Formats: sequence, structure tokens, C-alpha cells
Amino acid sequence: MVESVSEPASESATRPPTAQQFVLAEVRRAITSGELKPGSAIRQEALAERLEVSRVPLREALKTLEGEGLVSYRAHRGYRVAELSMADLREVYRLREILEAEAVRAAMPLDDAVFAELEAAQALVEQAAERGAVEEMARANRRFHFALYEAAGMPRLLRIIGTLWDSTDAYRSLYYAGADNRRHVLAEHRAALAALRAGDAEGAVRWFDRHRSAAVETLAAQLEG
Amino acid sequence: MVESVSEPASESATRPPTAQQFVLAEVRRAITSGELKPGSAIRQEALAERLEVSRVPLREALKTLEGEGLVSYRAHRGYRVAELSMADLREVYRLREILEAEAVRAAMPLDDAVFAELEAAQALVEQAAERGAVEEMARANRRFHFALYEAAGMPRLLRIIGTLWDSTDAYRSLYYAGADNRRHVLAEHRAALAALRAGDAEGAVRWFDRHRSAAVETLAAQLEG
DNA sequence: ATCAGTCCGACTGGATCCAAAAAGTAGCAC
DNA sequence: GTGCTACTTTTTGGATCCAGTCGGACTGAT
Repeated sequence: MVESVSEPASESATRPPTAQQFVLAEVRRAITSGELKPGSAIRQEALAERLEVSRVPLREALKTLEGEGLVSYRAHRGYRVAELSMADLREVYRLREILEAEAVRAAMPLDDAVFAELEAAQALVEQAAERGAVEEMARANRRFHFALYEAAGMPRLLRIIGTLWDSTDAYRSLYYAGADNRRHVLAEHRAALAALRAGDAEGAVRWFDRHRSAAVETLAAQLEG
Repeated sequence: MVESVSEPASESATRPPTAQQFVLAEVRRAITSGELKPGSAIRQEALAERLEVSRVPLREALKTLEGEGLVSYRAHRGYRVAELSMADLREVYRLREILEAEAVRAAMPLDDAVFAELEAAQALVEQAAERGAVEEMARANRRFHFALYEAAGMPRLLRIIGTLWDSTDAYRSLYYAGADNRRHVLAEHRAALAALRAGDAEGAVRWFDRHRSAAVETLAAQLEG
């Protein structure tokens, strides 16, 4: 890799101030994008070399990912990319159902800034869906949901929901790959947004529940078949 | 430290197979027991020396604790023992309310082995309470609650609840220090257990809610005053 | 041919050393 | 006396090196 001396911000966005943060972001991306396959062993030396750092920051990043459940670890055997069983997938979605409902309720009533952010994010989701840009849609979708969850003002809840999302990110892109699914997402977002505008928290919660159910059932069918 | 060659199990229980696991357990204990005070900086060199390991395994243990929210971290400034604001404390208890209710419902109906474990744990809680053994009571109490939550068969949920407990462990001991509080705990446990025996999940959930409310309100009064 | 035991290679775990960043301190100008 | 700057100290971040463990391959016996 060519390292510019005077311009540190050469590659995508600014590179984090420490190697472990850089590695953390990079490995998380590789896992959630499916580039590193579930169940596969992580060879520290090889991966560290590929990222041009030593094993020390890599190991610290892996410890963080272990805490998030993205990798599993056994002493003297190293790290593996975590595998999600069907039971795990359903558990994650069940927990999201409970926790995101709480977040939505706690976020109400929403102020104008939140609505603005929700609408901006939704516009991006729509654009990406139209173009079939799966990765971009996943990003915009996350921004949409988390704009709402952040408004709850519950940092720990936000963090937990975030880790639940991370652990299923690889599957989410799979879901967005279907054009029908993308249409569903848009319709559900719009309906939830309308409920939120009407100040109807329970209505929005119900739409988000449908939103998740549709995703998990589709994925379950796809993965089992 | 004197290391026996033939008998590795010299100090309390068997020492973990890796230094980082040993350090993790030790630092977690020090934080949850209040030995390391909230807000204080963690000097890696000093702490590593005290535990007779190098900074590397200590740093990996701290990364794990960061994931659990027991310490906070800022690049180039190091780790600090996390401070719980009143808002944090209330958020933790609110999340526990939601998640533990889910665990109780999912655990029903309980089989005999779970009842046996619950009763064994409760007996220990009663004994410890009578003797005013705060630390021991905290341990037995945790065993009681988690026997129930484990029965839900939801590993991620169990883990999340565990981290929420960890983050408030230091306060829990404070609560148990009051004789009145200990009496409350016993009564609430007994009532919840009776509801569980009757197959009444919602009744048990209500008792656990009271259980937590009593604790958080008492603590709030104590900490604000 | 199968299985037990041993050995060797590969990989992880940990210690030490070095680099870089932040915090503290002293000196200087105003 | 105050505020800024340069320098020193302290502490964290990272690289390299060594030790310990695990798993598989090889050997030999039954």
C-alpha cells in the first residue's frame, strides 16, 4: 500500500488514529460483508500481514469483536468467525423486537431534527433500492433505524441493539438482494414513518415488528432450503 | 509467588490456563467489589506488575471489560474504571426489567432440575442473609436468578443480562449491606418462587419487577443523598 | 489394516523493547 | 502575574522475539 506522508486521508475516509481501531473496522467489515466466512479460522499472522500491522493490535481488535459476538475464541486455538445457527438468528430477532420496541417508545415524542434525519435516511434508502445498490441500501437502512433509536437517549440500549445488528449484517445483505424484499422494506419504512408522524408509537412498533418478521422468515426459508 | 509444580491449584480454585483469563477474572473482581474505584485511571504498568504479568495480557483483558462496559477507553489516554451515572443505573435496571421478563417467560414451564437449582441457591441466599455475609449473598443471589434465566435457553439474552449485572455489581453489594434490604430480597425471592411453582410466569415477573424497583429506588436515594 | 504412542510443525500466548502521543514543567515574553 | 512555548517525563501503542500448547503426521505393534 502506498502511504502518503502529507495526506493521511487518502483511502476511504480518514484512517483511525490507532492501528487497532483501523483493524477493528476492517475486520468487522470483512465479517459482516461475508468476505470472511462464518466458521473459518482466523490466522493471525496472515491477516495481520495483509493489513500491514503486527499481531498485537489485531488481537486487541479480535477481543472487541469477541465481545460483540462476531468471532468466537478458545484459548490456544485462536479465533474463528462466529457461525449463526437458525436458533441464533431467531433469538437475535426476538431480542431486537423487544429492545427496539422499547427504544421507539422511549424516543417519543420525536423532535423535528429526528424527523429530518429519518426522512433524509429514508430518501437514501429509496434511491439505493431503486438502483439495486445492496450495500448502500444496508447502510442507509441502518442510518434510518438508528436515527430513531438514538432519539431514545439510552446509550446502553443503543449499544446492545448495535451489536445485535452487527451479528446479522452478513444475512441482511442477502435479504436486500431480492427485489421483492426491497419493496417490502420501503413500504414498511413508509408506514412506520407515517405512524411516527401521527405520534402513534404502538403503530410504528407494529410496523417494525412486521418489518423484522418478513426479513427473518424470508431468510429462514432461504437458509433452510 | 510460590508456584507449586505438581499442584497448580494452590490459590483460590484453579488458576485459568492463560494469563489474560486470570487477569480478566482478577480485574473484574477488583472493579465489581469496588476495590478499583469508578472513574479512576488504570495504570497498565503498575497493575500488570501487581498481578505479575506483562501489559499484553492485561490489555486484552481490559478490551474484554470494555466490551462489557466495566471500563471506558480512549485512544492514547488509556482505560478508566467506568462510572455509572444515575441515568445509567436507571437505564440498566429498565433494560433488566425488559430482558429478564423475557427470560422468565421463555423459561416456562420449568423442569425439576431447575427447581432444584433454584431452591439450592435460595437456601444459600437465606443462610448468607442471616449471617450478614454480603459478598456471599451477592454470589448466591446471582446463582438464583441465573438458574432461572439459563432455563430460557437463549444464550445471547443470558449474556446481555450478565453484562448488565456486572456493570452494577459494585452497587449491589452496597444494597445488601442494609439488613432491611436483605429481608426484602428474601421475601421477594420466596414470592417469585411460589409463583413459579404455580406455573404463574406473569406473577413471577411482577415480583422480580418489585425486587428490582426496591433495589434501584433504595440505591438512588442513597447515592443522591 | 487399525490403533496407540511419539515427534514435529504450526500457531497462539506472553515478555521485552521501541516509538509515539499526551501530560506535566520550566522558561520566556508580555 | 499571566499566558504561551519548548522541553522533559510519563504513559500508552505497536513490533519483534521467545515460549508453550495443540494437532496432525509418522512409526511401530498388535
